Amino acid sequence: MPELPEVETIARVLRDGTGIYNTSIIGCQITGVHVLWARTLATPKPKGFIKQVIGQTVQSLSRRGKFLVFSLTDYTLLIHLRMSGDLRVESAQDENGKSRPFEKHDRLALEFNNGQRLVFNDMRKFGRAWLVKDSAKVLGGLGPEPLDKGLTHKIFFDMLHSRKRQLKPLLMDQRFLAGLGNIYTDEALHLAWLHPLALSHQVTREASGQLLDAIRCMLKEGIRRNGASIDRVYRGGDFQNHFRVYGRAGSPCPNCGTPIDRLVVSQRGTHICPQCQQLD
DNA sequence: CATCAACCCTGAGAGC
DNA sequence: TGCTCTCAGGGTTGAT
Repeated sequence: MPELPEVETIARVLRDGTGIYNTSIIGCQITGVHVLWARTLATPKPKGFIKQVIGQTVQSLSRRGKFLVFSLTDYTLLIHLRMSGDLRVESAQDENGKSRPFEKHDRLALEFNNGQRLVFNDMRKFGRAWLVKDSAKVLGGLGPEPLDKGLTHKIFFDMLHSRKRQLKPLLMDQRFLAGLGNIYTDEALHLAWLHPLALSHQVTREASGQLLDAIRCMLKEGIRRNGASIDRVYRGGDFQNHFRVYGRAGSPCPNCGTPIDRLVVSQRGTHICPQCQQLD
């Protein structure tokens, strides 16, 4: 469920030490590891992961698509939160100086030399972590960043026309564009007045530009509101209270008041205004 | 290349 | 109360 704005929010909080944790992890050296659920590690296996990651210092933290990218001294640590994953920073010890017990669904923890630890909590166990020398092995197939200024209206139009696919599954395909998930795709398509089943190669130049603008508008608003807090994962954001269509079946469209419809598109719950988003 | 379904998981909510 | 069933969803994989 975390999409680009939620992942961006987490990256900023962990990097800048603002928000709910008030501590940056940049410059911290990893002194210990707890692998609480082995399959969280996509690569390498727990033994190798622990051996390689201990002693590494966090040099920087960024985001690529929905991946968190931790640049370490000699490796790159990549984390994908998938559906229900979340990261938190806390003191490794409680008030009595004893090791702080882990919480339900904690899967992986990295302890730092300043007494803090980074904990990966993931109820549904879909999230994964990679420790690699070359991040391109994992990130290489991703499409462009939607907020990258280098992605021009012309390039985006050509991207749409080089495929013949329904808009919604295409926009959610991370090889096409990196960062959109179910929520922001529904929101952007509604803002652009486009139907999720419209075909990519039939989108006009004007509508293509409106779609790219709408995607950027929704992502920026999500980031400005610190992301959405849904699926029982609270990250401090409030974008969930400002959805146009997502999760609002039966409620009035913010444009025209027509009740929002819910349909299923490529196995995903999909929300549209049947008046504003017509299939022609 | 595009489409579709199954799979991985857990917990909430519905129905009985 | 407590059981069973259904659903949600990102990404991967394999079949068509």
